[in-house]
Amino acid sequence: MTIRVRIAPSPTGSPHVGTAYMGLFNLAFARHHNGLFVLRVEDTDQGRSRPEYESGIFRALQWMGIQWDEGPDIGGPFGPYRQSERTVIYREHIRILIDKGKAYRCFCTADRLAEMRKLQHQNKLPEGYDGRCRNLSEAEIENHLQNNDPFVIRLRVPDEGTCVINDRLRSEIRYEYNQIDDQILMKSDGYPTYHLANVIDDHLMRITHVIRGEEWVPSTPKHVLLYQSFGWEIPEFIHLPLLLNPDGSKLSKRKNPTSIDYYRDAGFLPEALLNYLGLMSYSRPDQEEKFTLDDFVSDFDIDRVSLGGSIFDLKKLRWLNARYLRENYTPDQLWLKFTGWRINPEFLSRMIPMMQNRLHTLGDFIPACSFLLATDVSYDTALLTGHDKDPGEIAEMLQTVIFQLETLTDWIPGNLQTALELVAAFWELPIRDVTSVLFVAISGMTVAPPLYESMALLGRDMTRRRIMDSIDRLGSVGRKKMKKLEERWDMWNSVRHQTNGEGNQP
RNA sequence: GGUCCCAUCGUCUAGUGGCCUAGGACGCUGGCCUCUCACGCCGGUAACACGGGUUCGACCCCCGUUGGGACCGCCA
Repeated sequence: MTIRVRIAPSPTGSPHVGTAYMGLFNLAFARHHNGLFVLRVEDTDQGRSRPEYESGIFRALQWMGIQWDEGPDIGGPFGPYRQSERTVIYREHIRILIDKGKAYRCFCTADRLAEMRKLQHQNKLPEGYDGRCRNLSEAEIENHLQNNDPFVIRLRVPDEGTCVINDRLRSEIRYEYNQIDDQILMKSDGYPTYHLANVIDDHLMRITHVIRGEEWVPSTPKHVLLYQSFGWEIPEFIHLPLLLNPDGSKLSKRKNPTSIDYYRDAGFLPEALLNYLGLMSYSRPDQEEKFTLDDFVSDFDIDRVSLGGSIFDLKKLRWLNARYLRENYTPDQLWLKFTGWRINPEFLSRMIPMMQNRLHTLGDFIPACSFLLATDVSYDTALLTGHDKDPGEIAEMLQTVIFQLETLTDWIPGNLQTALELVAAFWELPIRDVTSVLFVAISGMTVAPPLYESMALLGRDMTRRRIMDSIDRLGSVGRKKMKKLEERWDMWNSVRHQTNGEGNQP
């Protein structure tokens, strides 16, 4: 039987290094065993999925040299490979589950569920669905259906018994069914949840090995139950350890740059990044630390992965990248790398209009806008606060800039301006007080080319990183303060939306 | 809080009962090379979380403790 593996990214944001990490290990496993590697897009979250995120993920993975054998863009024998195009399949299958009594309709409202959770939390009871709609009579169901009451479909998890998961790297993992929630399989919008779609697709796409992050272990019993309910063969599960922040928590963009685009824009080479990922929780038999994808594949052995999570260490990545830079390229070849990056007519010509009026000589150009071509920017932290401002307050202000920037779909100067105006309004400050800080955070200088254009050109992930860096310089925003700030921010925004009506988002 | 996973230098890791007075790499650091810097070379720093077993013998096996993490959404 051909080995078939897959990665299943969700197009809800910037391309994540974790996706590339899983991609690398899946790809290596497939290639090493002469198998096939599938890319499937899990876009069942109608609210958050966007086509531009999907193409961004494709581009980023390809940039890194992670190439799939079947996927939405190239097709394959088991398509479509985009879950939003498979809704009919899910509906057919959920029907089977309901007929078998393995799943049931639940008419509980989101409000009731929230209330229920709150109570459970207060009374320190285990949280989970209380099963109110588990045993509705035919008549009751009929009645709800007649009324067009919205409903979801839940998995009927047995009241007793043990689920044994065979994980290749961890031997047997056991879960008692009585502590597993009746998972929602189909949302009220008719779309499947991850759990349902994932199991159906993995089966239909003939996936033999599910290689995914450790974060999925707790939901695996639900998946096992689904396979059993359908009467399907269960694939082999291989849960890989997670990529971690320096503090040991799961890698997150709040604490570390996680976007592949950041690493590209910061000037890392794709092969170095890929190589570095291959060092995470893994070591080659010969202990060699620098290797090509082909090397990696040729002696790849999934049983060599170690189980502790790995902290993503920028310092070591930089060292590896430096080795590639000096060992793998002649000066001429390196020049090609520069032009493929940002030192090319296309990028530079976009810098010229914003500089023209500010030049006394041609030689003023590069020094004035070198921050657009720099990995990092260095400056005196005091420039962020001026003479009299409180570092904590400035940090919070910058944090709200990040909140607002997050909501932008199009990274263009006009939207950036609106975003900063909004932040200024929130703090009841003149826009100037916001932009003056941003100038420093972004360029490292108090005198710089136009801010919005600069941010647009720098790019979303580089901009984010620079702002995060400036917050860190100011001493960061503590957990409690962060939570409070978020609440205040959300509150202010919801009020704003009520007064302005919907659709005024920049 | 409940369930589950994990545990070797600050970080990435080697190690599958004797080869370990624990090896390599990043970082940090002393020196050499040198017009500066970088590269390169030589050296240093620093770890088996703890307590019980099992065994002639435990970093390696078992149990417990501690610590860390993940998950507990009509997100994936």
